[in-house]
Amino acid sequence: MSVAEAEISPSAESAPARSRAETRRRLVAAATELFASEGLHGVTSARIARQAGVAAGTFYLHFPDKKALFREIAFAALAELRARQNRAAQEAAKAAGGRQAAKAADPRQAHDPAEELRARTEELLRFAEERRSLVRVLFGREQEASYVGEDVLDAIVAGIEERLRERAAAGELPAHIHPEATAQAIAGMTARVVAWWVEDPSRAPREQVIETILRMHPIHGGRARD
Amino acid sequence: MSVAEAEISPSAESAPARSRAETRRRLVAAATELFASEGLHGVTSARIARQAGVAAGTFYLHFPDKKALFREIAFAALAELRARQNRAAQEAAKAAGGRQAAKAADPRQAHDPAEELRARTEELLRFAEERRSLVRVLFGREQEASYVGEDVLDAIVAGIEERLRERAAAGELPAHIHPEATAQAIAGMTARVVAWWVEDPSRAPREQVIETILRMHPIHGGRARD
Amino acid sequence: MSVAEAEISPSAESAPARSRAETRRRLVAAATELFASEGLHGVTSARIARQAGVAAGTFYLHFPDKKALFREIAFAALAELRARQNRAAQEAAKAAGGRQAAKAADPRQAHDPAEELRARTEELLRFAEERRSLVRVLFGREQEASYVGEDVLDAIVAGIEERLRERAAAGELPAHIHPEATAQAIAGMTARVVAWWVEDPSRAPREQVIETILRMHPIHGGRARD
Amino acid sequence: MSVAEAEISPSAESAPARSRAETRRRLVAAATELFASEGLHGVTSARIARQAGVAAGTFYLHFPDKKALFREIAFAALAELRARQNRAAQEAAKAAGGRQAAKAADPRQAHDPAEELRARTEELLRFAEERRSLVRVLFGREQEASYVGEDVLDAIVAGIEERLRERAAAGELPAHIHPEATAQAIAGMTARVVAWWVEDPSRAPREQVIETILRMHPIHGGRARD
DNA sequence: AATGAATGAGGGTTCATTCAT
DNA sequence: TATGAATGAACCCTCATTCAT
Repeated sequence: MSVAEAEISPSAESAPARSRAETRRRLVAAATELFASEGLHGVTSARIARQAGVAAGTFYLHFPDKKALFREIAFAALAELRARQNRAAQEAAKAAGGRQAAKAADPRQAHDPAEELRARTEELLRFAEERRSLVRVLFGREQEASYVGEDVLDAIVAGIEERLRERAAAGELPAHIHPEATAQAIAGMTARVVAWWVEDPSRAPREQVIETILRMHPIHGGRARD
Repeated sequence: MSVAEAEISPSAESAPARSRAETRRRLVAAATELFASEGLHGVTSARIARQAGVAAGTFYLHFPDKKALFREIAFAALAELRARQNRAAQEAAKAAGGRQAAKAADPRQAHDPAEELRARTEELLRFAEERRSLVRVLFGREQEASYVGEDVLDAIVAGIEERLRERAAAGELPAHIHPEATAQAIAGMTARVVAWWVEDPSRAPREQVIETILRMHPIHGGRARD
Repeated sequence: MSVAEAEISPSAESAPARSRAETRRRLVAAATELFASEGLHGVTSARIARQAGVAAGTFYLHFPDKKALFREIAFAALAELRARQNRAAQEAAKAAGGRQAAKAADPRQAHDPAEELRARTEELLRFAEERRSLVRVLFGREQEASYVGEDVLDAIVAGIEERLRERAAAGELPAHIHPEATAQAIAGMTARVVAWWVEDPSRAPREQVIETILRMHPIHGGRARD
Repeated sequence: MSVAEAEISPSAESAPARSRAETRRRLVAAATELFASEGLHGVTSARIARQAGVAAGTFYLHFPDKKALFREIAFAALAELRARQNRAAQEAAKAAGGRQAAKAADPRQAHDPAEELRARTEELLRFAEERRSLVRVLFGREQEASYVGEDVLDAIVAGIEERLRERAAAGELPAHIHPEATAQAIAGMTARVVAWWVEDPSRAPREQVIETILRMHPIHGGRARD
């Protein structure tokens, strides 16, 4: 490595480590594309390796098997999505807080669930646009993550259910709602719509997709009609 | 087949024909159970044959391949479900018509979309209870029907979309609704909730599952809140 | 199958069964030759199949894996060897009994351990001559049966030990002998000599090999010198 | 290697050389343990390297391949065993010579084959106790040395045969003995008993193992009974 | 129409060995 | 000299599908 390069990236890993990380990245990238378009079963580890420009055996230097890579991609995607949604929700709260501050001093009121939900949903759609392949792996029709022991949607459901319970506890939802069933319903609805839209975003304007989701969502739908 | 054998069982439906239909039925039954519990990929054609009590080769006398059998089971299930839902909807309309008839003579008014939707949803849940394996094939997490070229959910979506458009044309829905996106959302929601519930019906009382679906559904949810 | 054929072999298996058995036999025969000359590790299941004139996958219709076939061959060989040795021992006893009968009426005396041992050893060498490949699998230098979970020699040792204990109980062996260690010694000695001789029987006349074994064997060696 | 580094450790044996020898030693030690417990085939070169605390590629800077290392370990063990046995034999001869000297002046008589054999066998068992792993590599059930082109036991046989011929020439053995076959028998017997005992030395007291070997051995057994 | 043995392409995975750093 | 990532041939095994009986 030249001095110039070293200066450019002073935090660079050692040369072999960089190479290893690079290979891993290539494998992940190749696998993401392939999984997105052909699903877990439609893809062989050898093909991922070839697509990544490495030998078949190299795959197994980086991942114990195909499922593990799938799982890794899916859960990394989920983590990224969540982080973005949380950030978006916080920013929405901040913005609303600013507005609210003018009307009322109570910071509790600053938190509007419907606003948060809208922010989250908008971020989801942005994520879907920017990371089409990732979203197809997450929500793809095959939803093959379930073959992988853990279902990505299960994780999503858990998050939704938690927020539902918070709202319910805050009295912001009809008491007779069944949180688990409702969380399943929301997850299924959202995944399907997003998967459908991502397949061809010209099918509907993004804003309409957002409205479709929000209208059916108990939190937003409920508030909107109140 | 020798004449002698044919003479032994001189039923109207000739013996071989009966036997053939019976073999087919056994294969379908065996495959339904296996697909429901282990999915398309988790089951081999040989295992289906063994479970059905026939030889491995016999499978291919009845179905071109494993996917074709899966498809057949899935779409037959869908057809049965639809027939039951349509019948339930008609009966609900008749019952309502009887009541209405006392108040108003206009038979058009007899048709209440929310009533129909409830009847359809109730029938779906009954079907799920009675035909667990079939429903798991239809809505199972793997949703492997998509491997099969046609997606069962796509067919469901089409049906939902059609009814949505009818409602929209009748002015019974907000004009700005996006029928296709909404149909996807409804299908995704319903499939996921039913799959979740069927996995273990003690997870929620049937009535609550129905309410969960109805509350989010644009037709019912809309009316209910009006 | 024609009537004529049926008459010729009335106990014949059904046609497919016969074919299956024949395939199995070919696989066993091919594997025996290959294992004998190249050992368990030196041979692949595909090569066995090719040598047997069948497709690679056919192997697995008949044996769960390569080791299982090896085990089967080894233990079948051992069973055959034992049967032959037992028969030889009985015949020797009968012959001796005839002679003894002239001298003494006591049939107990008819049993001479040294005679029996000689008969067994002679039969072992005959078996080795006739079934060279089998013996090389049994006693071959690789002695790979141990990879297979059970050691053929362990089984042999067990048999030897049992006979040693009988002799010891009958007071025909020095009391201070250690049956298990001695059985190991006998097995190791015999296996090695036979493996060596079978590799090239011109290395020593069969009679000398027998004498070598007998001379060292506690039963024969001991008695012979008394 | 820069001059600077060489200057840092200016020992007689240059630093890299010392390091190299040490690396080699570590590899040999790691391999001995692993081969002893899991056999040649049960161990990968990468695992040996890891166990030795070096990189996978380093293995091949020291040995052409895995078999070569196995061979080296086995034949080094054999050399050590032989040296110890020879020393033990000489010391036994000296001790006996001292006693004999009192009775007879003839130093030839000082050499008692049975005494020598006992001394050798005792030393073998001591070696087995002290160097269990080595002995398991030498005599282990798999006797994988044969995969390595040369059989360790063949080398042992050669030594035994040579001594047998000396005894035979000295008229100390029955003339009709077959030296090669007998050497094979002794080697097979000894290897098996020692391998069995070393696996779990509580199986028999060492003295009994020695007696088992000696009793069957033509030299000792023969003399003992004369 | 049914049988079931056979096929063989292909998948996942391992590992001895190489080689750029 | 040591490193360790990469290679790729080879292996074991599965299973959808065929076909002679």
